[in-house]
Amino acid sequence: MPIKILCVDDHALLREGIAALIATQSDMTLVAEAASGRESVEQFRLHQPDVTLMDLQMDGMNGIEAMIAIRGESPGAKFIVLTTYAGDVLAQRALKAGAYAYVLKGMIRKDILGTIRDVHNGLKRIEPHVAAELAKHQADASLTPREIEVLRLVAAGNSNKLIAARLNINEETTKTHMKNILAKLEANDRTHAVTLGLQRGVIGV
Amino acid sequence: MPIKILCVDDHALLREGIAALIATQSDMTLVAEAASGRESVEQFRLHQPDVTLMDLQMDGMNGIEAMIAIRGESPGAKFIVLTTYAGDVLAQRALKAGAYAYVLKGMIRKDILGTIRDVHNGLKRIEPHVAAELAKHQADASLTPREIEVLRLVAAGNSNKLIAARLNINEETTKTHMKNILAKLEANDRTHAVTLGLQRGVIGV
DNA sequence: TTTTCGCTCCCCCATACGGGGCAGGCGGCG
DNA sequence: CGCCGCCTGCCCCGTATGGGGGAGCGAAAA
Repeated sequence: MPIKILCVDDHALLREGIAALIATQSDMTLVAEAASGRESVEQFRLHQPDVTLMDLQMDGMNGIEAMIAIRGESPGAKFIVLTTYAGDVLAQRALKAGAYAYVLKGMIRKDILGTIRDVHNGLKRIEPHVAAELAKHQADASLTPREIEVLRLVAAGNSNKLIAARLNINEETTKTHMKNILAKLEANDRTHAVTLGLQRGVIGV
Repeated sequence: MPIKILCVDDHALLREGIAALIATQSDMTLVAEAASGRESVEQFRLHQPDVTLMDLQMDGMNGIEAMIAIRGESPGAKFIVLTTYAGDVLAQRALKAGAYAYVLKGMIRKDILGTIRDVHNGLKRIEPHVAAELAKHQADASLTPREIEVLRLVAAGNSNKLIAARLNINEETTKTHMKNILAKLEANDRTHAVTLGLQRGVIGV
């Protein structure tokens, strides 16, 4: 029985690439596609695929939320996360959300097909690339929820005073959060903190 | 004689999608692929394709630079820009660099095939989506080369003083550039300027 | 040629920022 | 129970930031 695969990505072209690739393999079959997190939940329910290829960057419900939703219904679901960047925090969150593998879109065909088979057999596969990134920034990634909230407001161009007002806290408290953020990310200033946060997936674009 | 096509994208999977798509069409043939701007210049020289599908976001030489380099050698080259976002500034620069069309990766197969044929016939095709974005931010996008350079250094977490040192100019000059940047982008502060610059494709990630 | 534009530099000055240190309250966890 | 992490608040203080002007100079466009 061939491996039933669901492919989730908002790029139609990329889905066609996957489809073409899988069509050449006799031991796999693409049972459905989805262009969004929400769609993926429905399609999973309908087709119960063995392996789900899941993009992380999508509008609306993103890949991680979709994975969590699907695993809520089907705890045995196996995911391969498909993404452009090796963003550390996203990778960590994805793995935590139940991803069996984390592959970059630049990977070539045989890697991906091999990964699909491995995952179907219950193996986990992490790109050395990604693993290295994960190891590199382990300590720093631990921004607290409040700090992330502050960083997001900083990115939007708010001053400490405005952030304090928005969060109903004292400006001094905001400054304390900022100090901690700068220290944790090893950033030179608030601007640097934002770019690092973006690169590492701490905050979204 | 089929339309000779070159596909340039750093995502192998997406290239396979294009390849699969084109393989189904009798009036087109994919003569080469490239995963970087530099490669694309070589491949173009070798194969002299009729139409080149060019991604904008690539490491090293980006799509726009590659297009300029190729048109330097082959002024008649026809490009279809292939991208994820409808980032205004990038779109403008791409069109200026000689793009005949600007299509989003989420587009479906028949649109892309139709666009390839149109471009091959010398027509230009701009997504309404993209055209709208272009019209929206026309005035603001005009950061000068120097200002872009400054903004990039700001994004990296440099202070005005350090930027001045790096660019061998006076700190006061850097401050003048900053003032102009903030005014043009209508940003609250340097951090906001960076996020806006990223969103609009003025500076890269 | 005149004008415009980009790059350069300078002044003043109010305020925001960031580093340092300190501390109370609160919830979870060993 | 006691410790620790998170959120909260506060002080001092040096420096960076950004807003407001003005101005020269060379190149490119009108």
